[in-house]
Amino acid sequence: MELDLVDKQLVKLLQEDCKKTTKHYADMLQLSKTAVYERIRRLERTGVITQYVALVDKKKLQKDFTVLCHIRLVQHTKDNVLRFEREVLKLEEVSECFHVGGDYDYILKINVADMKSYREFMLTKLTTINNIGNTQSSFVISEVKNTPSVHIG
Amino acid sequence: MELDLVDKQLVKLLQEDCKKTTKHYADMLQLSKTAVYERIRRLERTGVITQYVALVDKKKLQKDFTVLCHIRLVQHTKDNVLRFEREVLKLEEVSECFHVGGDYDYILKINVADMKSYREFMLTKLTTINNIGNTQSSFVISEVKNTPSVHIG
DNA sequence: ATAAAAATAGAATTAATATCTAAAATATAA
DNA sequence: TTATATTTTAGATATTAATTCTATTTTTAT
Repeated sequence: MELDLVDKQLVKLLQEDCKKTTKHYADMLQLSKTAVYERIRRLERTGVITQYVALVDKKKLQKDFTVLCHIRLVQHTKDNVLRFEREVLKLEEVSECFHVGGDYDYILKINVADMKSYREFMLTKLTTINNIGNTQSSFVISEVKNTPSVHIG
Repeated sequence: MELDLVDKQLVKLLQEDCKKTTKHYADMLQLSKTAVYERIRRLERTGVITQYVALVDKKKLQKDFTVLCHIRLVQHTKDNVLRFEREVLKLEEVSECFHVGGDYDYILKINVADMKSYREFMLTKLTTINNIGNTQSSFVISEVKNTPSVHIG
């Protein structure tokens, strides 16, 4: 599917705020409500837009302590890799998980309340997963964001 | 503000899909439309919910190539740090930026089309920012996600 | 136990989405 | 180029959902 300039502008608007009225986007883009409505439907139908979600204030939910945890596996057989990924996804503290090349095998973004919770998470959850070699925790001092944020699904 | 169990369930539902009708959430939670409506308003008003956004398919937007780029600064004075952060935020390829402790100073999540674009990004954009020491790029082989995703704002 | 405050349900209103029809713009084929 | 088909758009209408309102219930504090 080919996105024209208007589509791209519309996607960007929806990435910043998806709850405005169709008329609002229509005014921004100098189009009629129907035109915008149909474009949005098409973006959904063709899978460009995958989800509409609420974003929350980490601090308010006591998940303000972020760590980027680098993980090396011991063995890299397919079975081991798949089992690791399956186990990791069960942990609600893991908000992102990347299988990467280079120094480490995985980089996880962990969100918890504080250092104490992180220690607890490491000892009772993460390190109980088999096949983890060593880990290196990069503690997040601050998250640098632009406003309004454009989130990549 | 204190969140009760129903609030937490509601937040989770909204983090998975914020475009269902109030009635839908009401049915899920065994409450009336008004009850859910007022709870959502309160979550917004008190800043628990910060944003409603559309998530997009990276592949469809040709931003399917993800790199976690680790960066060391040369100097760590306040001015240098602030300037670096300001410059980094101007780059649309940077979808997340964390100031971290440990081995490196910053970890950036970069989204571009392919390796060629990444090279171009590094040469013509990132490394033109002053005060960058060295970088280490962790190329993402795959992103491990649970469905439906609960995204942390 | 009682009063005050907060939360909830259900009805009424307002406003938005979704649908329909026709017109305009764009692309396609002769 | 001209005619035809396809897509996109605008405007009107119908449908559905959000919002507001009032009364009732539940919770909280005294």
